[in-house]
This record gives sequence, C-alpha cells and structure tokens, in this order.
Amino acid sequence: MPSAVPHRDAVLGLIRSLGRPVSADEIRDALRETGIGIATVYRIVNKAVEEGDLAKVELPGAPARFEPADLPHHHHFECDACKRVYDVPGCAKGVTGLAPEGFAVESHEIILRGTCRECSGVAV
Amino acid sequence: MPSAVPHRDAVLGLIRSLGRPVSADEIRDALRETGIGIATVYRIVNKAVEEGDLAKVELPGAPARFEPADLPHHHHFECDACKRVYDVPGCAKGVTGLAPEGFAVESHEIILRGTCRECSGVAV
DNA sequence: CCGAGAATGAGAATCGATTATCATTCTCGC
DNA sequence: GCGAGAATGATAATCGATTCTCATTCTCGG
Repeated sequence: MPSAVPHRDAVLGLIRSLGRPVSADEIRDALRETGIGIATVYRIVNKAVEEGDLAKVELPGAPARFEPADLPHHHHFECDACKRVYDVPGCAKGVTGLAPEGFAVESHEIILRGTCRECSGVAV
Repeated sequence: MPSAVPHRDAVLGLIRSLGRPVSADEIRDALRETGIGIATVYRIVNKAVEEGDLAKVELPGAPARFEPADLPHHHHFECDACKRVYDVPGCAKGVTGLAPEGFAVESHEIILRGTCRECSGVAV
C-alpha cells in the first residue's frame, strides 16, 4: 500500500472512473473491501470540495453526490428505477431568458428524469 | 367564521393568492394569527396533494413547497438572498433532447438561481 | 525502534423536516 | 343543550443524512 493517503486516492479515483456523480454511500459500498468507514468518506469528499477538487451535486430528496470539479458545463439525469444520477453534456438554449423581468439569474440547473439506458434494457 | 373546514380554506387560499410555491413553515407564519399548528399545515397540504389539489415542489436542500396543481407547465427560480421560490412561466427548447442515446426522458425540471426582483432593489 | 501527529472506524450525536401521539376542542345533527 | 366523531395543537418521536467523539491505528522522521 504505497500512497500517502490511500483512502483519498481510492475515493477520488473511484469518482473519476465512474464518470457520474456518486453519493457517500455508493462510495463506501464500492470500496467495501477496504473497510473504509462512512465518516472517512465524508471527511474526504468534504475536504476535496473545499479544496476545489470535487463538486457537490444536490438533487431533491436524494443524498448529496460528488463529481470532479473540472467538468465542463453539463446537467443531470436521475433514473427513476435505479436512482443513479448521470451527467448529460450540453445545455438548452434560452434557459436563463425564462426569468421574469427584474430577476437576475446567476446559475441554473436542469434535471432530467426517466429511465436510464441500463434500466431500459432490463425486463422486470 | 363560516366554512366547514376553515383551516383548509385558509391554507389553500393563501397558496393560491401568493402565486408562488410556499413551504409549511411559510404557511404557518403567514397564518400565525389563526394559531394554526405545523402539524395541521402538513395534514392539510398532504391531503390536498393526495387529492390532486396541490403539487409538491421539491428543491435541493430546502423544505418541500406547495403550489396549486392546475398550473400550466413552468419552472422555478430560487432567490439566493431571501430563499423564496418563484414560478417562471414557459420552458426552454430542446431540454429533453439533451439526454444521451438510450435514456428515456419522462420529465424534467429547470431551476434558476440568483436574486429576485424584490431583493435586487434592496440595498444591503 | 520511538514518539508526535495525522488518519481512521464505530457508533453516538445532531440536524432539519416531517409524522405520530394524544388529550382537548370544535362541529353538527338531533 | 348533548354526544359522537372529526379536527386541532403541543410536543414527542422518527427519519435519513451528515457530523462529532474518541479510543485505536498508522505513518514517518529521527
């Protein structure tokens, strides 16, 4: 076990390799064999967010997810079946133009919901 | 005080008159003088949601809000300053087209954030 | 090999939102 | 005016997510 901070590397590596925002629970489960505790997962991702390495993705009614902070502008897709969240590249035109007169839009978020590719192909 | 269910009417009336999604706390505060309790507010809005009279609006990191269920398709604006949530009419084109191949989009949500009209006009 | 300081894990504690409990109050038909 | 049943409010309980605590373990320079 080389690395100076093995858990941190394992967590950030996992997040980068999955290519979608993952929750603390998902991280803990994926690294189950290392015996990592949920407190450590939170410690690592919180610090990484502070340091600008990770971005926190919050969706209604779901635990926070984490993804690399250097991704280009994108949005999210939440699967109704498996509850996983995926990145969707790009953005819709005219989004910020929707706001009524007098409202200053500083950021926006688009959340798509439905069935992901994996769940679509699987019979019940 | 006529009505058979005064609190229900007061709550639904308030929601309709404000024209924006309101949380249980906001409802209780607005109806403070009637002495309504938070439990009653939740009982009323939950039943109204079940009965199809209200829709629940959930935004990340905020308590659920409620608005009339019969509004046309629209989205929401959350003010960073006052935390109030407003309806924004209309929708952006091409939203559902963002999803990658194989993902079936069944609904979507757009959340704008920034400063609302009221907060924009007010100095710190 | 040794000790200081950082990191860890298990579980308790906390937090905000929501729901359950239960004694009291109110409504209405009679 | 009376009683059954619904509604209410205060508060305790719950829930899931997250953070805190603390004893233990690990890392490393010396």
